[in-house]
Parts: sequence; C-alpha cells; structure tokens
Amino acid sequence: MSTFEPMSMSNAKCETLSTFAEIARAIGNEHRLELLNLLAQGERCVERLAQITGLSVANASQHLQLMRRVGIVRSRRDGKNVRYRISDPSVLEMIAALHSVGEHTSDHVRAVKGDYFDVRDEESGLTPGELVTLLDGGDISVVDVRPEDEYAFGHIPGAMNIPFCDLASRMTELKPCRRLVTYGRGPYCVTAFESVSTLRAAGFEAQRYAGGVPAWIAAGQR
Amino acid sequence: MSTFEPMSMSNAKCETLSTFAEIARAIGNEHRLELLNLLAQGERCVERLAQITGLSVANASQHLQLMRRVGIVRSRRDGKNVRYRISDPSVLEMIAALHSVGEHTSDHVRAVKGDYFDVRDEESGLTPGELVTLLDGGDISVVDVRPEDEYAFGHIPGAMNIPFCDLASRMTELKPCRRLVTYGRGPYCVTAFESVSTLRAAGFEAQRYAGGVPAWIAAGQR
DNA sequence: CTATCATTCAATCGATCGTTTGAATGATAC
DNA sequence: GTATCATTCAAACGATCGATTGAATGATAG
Repeated sequence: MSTFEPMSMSNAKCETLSTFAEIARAIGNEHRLELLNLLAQGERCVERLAQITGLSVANASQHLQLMRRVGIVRSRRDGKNVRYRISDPSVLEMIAALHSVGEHTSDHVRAVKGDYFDVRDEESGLTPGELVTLLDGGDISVVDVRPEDEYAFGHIPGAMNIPFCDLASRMTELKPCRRLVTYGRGPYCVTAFESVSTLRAAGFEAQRYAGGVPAWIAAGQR
Repeated sequence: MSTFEPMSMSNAKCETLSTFAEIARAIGNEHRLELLNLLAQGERCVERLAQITGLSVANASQHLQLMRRVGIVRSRRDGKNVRYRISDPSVLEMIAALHSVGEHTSDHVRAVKGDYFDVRDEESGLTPGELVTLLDGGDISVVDVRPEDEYAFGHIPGAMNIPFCDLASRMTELKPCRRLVTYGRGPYCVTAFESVSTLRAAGFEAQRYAGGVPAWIAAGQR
C-alpha cells in the first residue's frame, strides 16, 4: 500500500493487531468486566464469582475460560475448586486506562464518579500518590471497608479492616482525633463513598482514597 | 446480592460498566485498531484512511462512526472532506496499555517486538524517559522516518524528518560523528527497526526509540 | 443553481457472540 | 472403589457484529 510499511511484515503486523483486538474484545463485555473487577480484589472460584455476579455457573465458567484463552486471567486447582486470578498487573493498568477513557468521553461516567454527593473537587478522591504523601506524613488512619476475605488477600499497608456492614457498630475502634482515609473496591465503588458519608455523619474527619487496591498496585506501590 | 454493594446503585454501576465495555468493544476489532493507529499519527479524512487500510470507503466510514458514537474519536468538516482524529490523550494511553497487556500475555506479540533482529535487551528500544535523558545529554540526532505529513502533524521536538523511503539517498544530511536515534509510528513499527538496520549498515551508531509520537504524548511530554 | 464528489445511510447476509440447558468430566472424601 | 460435588463441555437459539451493495445526503466549485 504505502512505501512506508513493507509488505513482507504485514502478516506479522496483522497478527499482532488481531491479538490486541482479541484482548480488547475479552474485556469488552459487562459481565467479564465485572468478573475482572472481582478478580482484581483477589483470587476466587467459579461458584463464588457466579454467586456474586448473578450469572449461572456455566455461563461464568465460559466467560472465565474465554479470558483464560486470551491470557488475561489464569486458573489453578485448589481442592475441589478452580480458582481464577488476573494474570498480570498490566491487565489492571489496562482496566484503569479504560476507566480513564470513560471519564474523558462519557458524561455519565463522570457523573457517577464526581457528582455522587453533589460535591466539588475535594470529593474526587485521593490518588495513590496523594495517599502515599498522607501516609508518609503520619497522622492518619486508613480504613478498608471491603469484606474480610478481600482484605486478607491484599490491602494498603497499615490499613485496618472494618467491612462496611460493620462500620456503624465498630466505630468505637477508631481514634476520634485522627484523620481517616477509607477505601473500597475502586473508583466506582459506591460503598467507599457511603463509608465517608457514614463516618462524617458520626463526626469523623474522613476522606476517600479513590483507587482501591488494584490502582495501588498499578501505580507501582507494594 | 452481597451486603457490600447496595442495590440502590446497581443501575448506575451497571450503566458505567456497560459504558466501559462499549469502549473496549470499540477498540476490539483489527480494522478499528489499525484506524486508531493511523489517527494517532494525525488527523485524516475517510477516503485516505480507507485507501491506506484497504477497506472500502463505506466500511471505513462505518468503523469511524462507531468509534465516534462511543466517543474515542471526533470529526470535523474540512472543505469537501470530513477529518477524523483521536478525541483525547487518554485513548492513546489505553492503546499503550493494551499493547502492554499483549506483551505480557502473548508470546507472539513479544516475538514481534523483541526478536525481530534476534537481539537482546539492547534492541527492545528506548522508552520515552530514556529518550528524554539522551536529549538532555545533548550529543544525539533524532530522525523521524515517517512520511512528511505525519511528521508535520506532530513529532519529537528537535527531530529531523527523513521518510524511510528516502533514507538511503539522504544519509549525507546526517552528521557521522553523532549518535542517532530513529523512530517511526510506534513500538510495532517495522520501519523503525529497518531504519536502525539501514543506518548501522552505513556505519552510523543508531538506536531505536520504541514509542512513537503517541507514546511520547501519553508519557506526558509535549 | 447545478454538477461534482466525499461521506453517510439503509438493507442484506453470513459469521460470531452470549445465554441456556443438560450431560460429561475429574478431583476429592469417605 | 464409589459417591459427591465443582467445573467444564456440547448443542441450540436468538442477538449482535461486520462487510457489501447501491442509493441518499450535503457541502463546495463553477
């Protein structure tokens, strides 16, 4: 076609492109995105994933197998169960990039992210970098409001775990004098917003870390 | 379902997910990826894009419209033509992230990128950051081997333009004493590899900048 | 105003995707 | 070895995608 791209390599180029397209298609489905979101929180078996998402077990299995074929998730047998996990941190980065595009191109996504509480810039949440700065500064407590198993699989260093459903009853465990930072599953995790709201209603000075654990890892923190 | 995710917001969450899925599907097609690659080099009209990719005009138009509906490209009328462009730098970042996933999950992609010359780490190409360091250091010339129109639309600051097809005949313009860095359309641009090869065969000390202009911009350089 | 030409639309058809169903597999526990 | 149970497979279907064709749109040039 052009003198720029030699024909001799067009097959390789084409094959590479179709590999990329295949990966994009693998994440181009609501249910698979939801599964990836869950897997980003930790390894899970098929039945549990099906339960949480409301998919049939067979259907969830097929979605997971498709993603495994493409290479974005892996699986291992654990007793009677097969546990799936995300194969590589680059997949988390890809999902983060997809979110970023959505925020730049879709009014609706921006609305969910930014305007849930009718608030301004302050409520857009802390970035991983800002959280690092606060952690270095010392005087804060970090609260992970996810379920215990997700916390156990991985969390921000130093964070304490109070699942959202227990938050109201366990507030006594928090030191009133300290600034709090809460986080949940990620930037679109409504529970993280509600935790801030709950804590503020109880008189705490609370902020939301927007990223979740996947973004923390994607940002290169350990 | 779980006590973690309140039902009240599941609609918003679902809508957000489907927006993300829609974007991923929009890039989940070989032809659209190729179109995006071309658009990443600069604004182009439908007919030209159809010509380069070998698609029919109607087909190219439909692919472009799909991407416009989703929001990842925009268009403007320019005389008789409609010119398309990528809507936001975040789209370039997402494509870069997609490449990264491919490199981590597909042996084939790694092969194209890393082993084209049977070489080792050195040939994996310079990152945007490494290029900045070299530029700051001074003593190098940067050669952009893309066609003139793509160079005109945007290029690495200070780079000179010698389209690949003219490279052999215009080598006299290069200072023999300097280290050279060449780049083409991006990390999978075969011509960039071949430029290095051509220059080295002629006795120059040449390296490849792997990223191309899109990665340069995505990395936050101007 | 009309002719021209780039782009878009509309209709069609085959291919692929996504879900459901029920049966098959295959590892563990007894 | 056999029973149990999580997972996978296989077949079927409707829905959506992607390419082709030819006609319609709509802006510019004369």
